[in-house]
Amino acid sequence: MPERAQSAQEPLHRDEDAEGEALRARVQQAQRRRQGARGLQVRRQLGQPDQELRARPVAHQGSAHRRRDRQHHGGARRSARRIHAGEPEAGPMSDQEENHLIAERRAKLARIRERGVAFPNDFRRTALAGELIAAHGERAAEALDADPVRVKVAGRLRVKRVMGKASFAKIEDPSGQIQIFLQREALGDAYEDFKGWDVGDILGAEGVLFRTRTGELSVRAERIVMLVKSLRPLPDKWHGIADTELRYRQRYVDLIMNEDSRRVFALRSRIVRYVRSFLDARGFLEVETPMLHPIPGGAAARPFRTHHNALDVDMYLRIAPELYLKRLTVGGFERVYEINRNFRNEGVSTKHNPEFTMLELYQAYADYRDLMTLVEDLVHGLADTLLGGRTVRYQGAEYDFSGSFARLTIEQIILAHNPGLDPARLREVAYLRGVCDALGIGYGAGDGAGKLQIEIFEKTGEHKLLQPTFAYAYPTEVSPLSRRNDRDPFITDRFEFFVGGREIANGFSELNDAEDQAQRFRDQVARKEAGDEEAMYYDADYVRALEYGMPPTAGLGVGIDRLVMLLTDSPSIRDVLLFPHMRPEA
RNA sequence: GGGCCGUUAGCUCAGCUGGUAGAGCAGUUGACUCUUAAUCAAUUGGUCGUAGGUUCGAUCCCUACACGGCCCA
Repeated sequence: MPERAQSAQEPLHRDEDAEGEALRARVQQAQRRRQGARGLQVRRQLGQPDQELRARPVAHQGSAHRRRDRQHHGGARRSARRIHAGEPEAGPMSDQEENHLIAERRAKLARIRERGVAFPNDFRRTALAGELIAAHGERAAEALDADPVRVKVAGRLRVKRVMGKASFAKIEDPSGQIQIFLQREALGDAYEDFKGWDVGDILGAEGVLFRTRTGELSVRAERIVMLVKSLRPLPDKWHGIADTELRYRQRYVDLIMNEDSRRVFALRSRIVRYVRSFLDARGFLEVETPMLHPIPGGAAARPFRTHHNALDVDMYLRIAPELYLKRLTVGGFERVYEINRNFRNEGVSTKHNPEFTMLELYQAYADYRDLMTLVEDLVHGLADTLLGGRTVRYQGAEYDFSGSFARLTIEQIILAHNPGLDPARLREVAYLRGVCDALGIGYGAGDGAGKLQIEIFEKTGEHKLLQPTFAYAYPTEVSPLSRRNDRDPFITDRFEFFVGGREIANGFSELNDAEDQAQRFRDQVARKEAGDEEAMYYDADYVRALEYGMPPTAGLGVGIDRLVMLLTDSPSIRDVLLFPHMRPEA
């Protein structure tokens, strides 16, 4: 189907592939621009016990809460004062009225109101700017004049240059910008109105395409309409919005100003869509499981707590969907996945947001090695489809995603990065404690060899796993939901996938021995009673489900935000979340 | 939790050794019928993050706090 004919009628539903082509080119351009940007080491928060996510000391949490509480009280007092003063809640805030720029625009809006409908919704555009440029941008001026193309375009005013009786403007819509040429002669009184309009207003223009003397494709306006008066001035047109805090708090301004930012979120959407189509094609069923859990499970993390009033029971926002998804495999849904939010009541950083998006999938009659292959296929497909190649540039580094990825055991990685260690003593607690002491790693009295190994791995090896790598054979001690290895009970059939020293995915053959699972829950409860706030609860119904028999199954968790960071060359998780968590404004 | 840095006009930023603040853009007024960060002339706009302290005097020095950034845990 001729894509332009279609898009002229449905301007908002454009052809995916054409968009993808352009997107890919621009992403590559952006990546080149960012070459040399500072690299970062990022730690990961995913799935099973991630030792980096140890709870901070209670004292820290307490003081943080106290600080927030004080602030809340302050805020409550302020807003109470406003209400008691009798100001309507919809009324302008005082700082707005004190700003003469906003006052000026309010006065303009008031004049528009006096003259009729101030916010009309009957202007219908017939074309998008970018499509007009694509379709007519190369045509000669004479050809355009000989065969006039009449268009109606609409968008936000981004550039305004008034030169007496003629003016140039640029409006922007989701596809790009197009120039409008306005003349007093053609527009009459409307031209005088236009001279008072502001950058940021949303307007419509109808006219004929032509080429200016400098050759720029433009619309010669025969009619212009103010559609929305913008009351707040946009940031500096040249420098844009540089304040990162403002970019996150007022994402709408960021999206108006920064094409790069729009591109990241468009690409995020395409990544998620690709993941869905990839799994759908393999016979996976997408499901939705509860976000409100009576018992938080499936990961080692501190949960958010809430309360169900009618039932008068405490509930938790989920920290992982794992145990519910595995109940479904018991029920016979042998391939299921869910892409949804998890919540963890922990710190906020460039790598952590309290709510984040995770893909979890479960595949019966498969093991962790099948999932490593699945990850390779998925990542290959994402790179090929969305980046146009298997070289991923991230913060100045290049990662090679072609072929299959390295597979190394945890012990191999430890030995590779700690050449002095004795391979024969890697499972001796006393020996490992000595290693930890030498490396400045703290440990608890109850930490076994597995826990100590992981601490050493995370301190010395993890951040060096730059090229795509599967680290596997995780100790059983730190993998309470993973299936024990048949030949070596010290380890489980579990892997994590790293790129750039960051954990992207975590997968394992599932523990489907109900009695083993019950014992591991009991161990977790013991740890919790000993003060480990991240230790898991005993989930009796989950054990009961396993007692009915869960088929041999493998499961995988993929941190979508981290995957998007990698594929969009974004240094902070806040760059890939439309509305990242922020402290309340002061 | 710790360290370092930042917070000045709507935006981007200057502001020296402490003497009550400036530029560009935006806005306003005027000129201008092919501009490209349009140009030219004039001009409005500030509780210098908040609260204390030192000082005759604080944007500047000190303390605490708030928010943000980077690094470390």
